Amino acid sequence: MPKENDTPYVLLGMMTTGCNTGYSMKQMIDNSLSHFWKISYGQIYPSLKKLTDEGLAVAKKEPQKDKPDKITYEMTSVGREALENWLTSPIESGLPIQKNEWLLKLFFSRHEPASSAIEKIRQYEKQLEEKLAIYRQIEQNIQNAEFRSEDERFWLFTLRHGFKTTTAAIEWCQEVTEELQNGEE
Amino acid sequence: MPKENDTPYVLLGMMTTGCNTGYSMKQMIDNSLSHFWKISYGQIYPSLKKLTDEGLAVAKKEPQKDKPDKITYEMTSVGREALENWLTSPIESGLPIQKNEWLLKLFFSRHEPASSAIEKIRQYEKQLEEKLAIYRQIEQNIQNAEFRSEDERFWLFTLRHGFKTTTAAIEWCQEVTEELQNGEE
DNA sequence: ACCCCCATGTAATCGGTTACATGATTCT
DNA sequence: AGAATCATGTAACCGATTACATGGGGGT
Repeated sequence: MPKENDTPYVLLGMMTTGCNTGYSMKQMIDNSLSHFWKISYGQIYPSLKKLTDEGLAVAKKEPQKDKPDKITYEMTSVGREALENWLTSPIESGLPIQKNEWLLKLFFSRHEPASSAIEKIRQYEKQLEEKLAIYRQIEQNIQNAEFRSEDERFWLFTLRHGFKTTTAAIEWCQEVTEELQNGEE
Repeated sequence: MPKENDTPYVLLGMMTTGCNTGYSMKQMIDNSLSHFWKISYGQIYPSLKKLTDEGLAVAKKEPQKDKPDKITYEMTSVGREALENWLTSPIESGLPIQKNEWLLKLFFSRHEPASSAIEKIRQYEKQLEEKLAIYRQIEQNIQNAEFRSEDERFWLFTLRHGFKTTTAAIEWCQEVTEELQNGEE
């Protein structure tokens, strides 16, 4: 069976959080879901159109005086049903195999100088640290929000997943760096 | 700039490990690199052909009496140079954003019953445990191999990355499950 | 002037999966 | 007779990225 496409459901989900334009959905995904999801305008706009055509959402043109016109989307009852259906349906596809270019290169590291491998892991670690900093920022944003969202609890859960796995990866970097350096001299 | 395609380099790398047919490359990737890479025949065979056309590898037809004919590939000196070049070149693309359908659904879990969310996390945990079991199997395979490979050290490094991050994710499952159950009654 | 933010959209292309086709050998 | 493993390949399709196009408003 062909794998399901999650994109329309993400967009429906976004509508429940107050994001109602393609632009703001992209923003929020980049900001608050970036630790486990990403999307591009090339998917968003055609997908929103399709959702409208199929009656899962309704579009409304809203002229703004100081900013360009925008199109707001709202979920219909049919859309809500589809979202809930998707949420409670089982995930058949197993675990996501996260392609990791850093590990890929390390796998073949016998064919490069040790210093090069060590430097690569240092860079990897640096990127992981930056990721952690972003997570802390997201956490602040959620907790300092004026309006307590009912979603908040779940958002913080997913964030913690990011914290834990990223921290574990950083620990790995430190261990491996040390072992590589011991083997170098 | 368009993102680089790693597939040909993976295949060149495979050739250095003794895998010299498309079939065996796929097998090894599924077995020993599955924690950070995957590939399909639809990529492998056209890619091997292209590598041959460009002079990075040479193909040789080898008839076998008891098994179907196979085509073995060997890296040329040009290929080796390309591989080493790729290995030492910087990774510009930052960190891989691993799409995670489980976290995606949890993010919107306000719209489903708590029991459904708990069940989903239990399933996620189960899959992570299975993954750990596979890693242990891979570890055994590497350590029990008759011929000590010079690659071994690096292979075990990448495996440890899998262990650490997967274990962290399992811990997260346990924490979150508990908190969801407390909030349920 | 220039750049950034807002805002929507499309076309070309790419990387990758899935399904299909073929066919020999070995094991049950 | 049928299933499993070995072995190679192609065509259709899809999800997604990238680059491009447009255009108003605000800040330096």
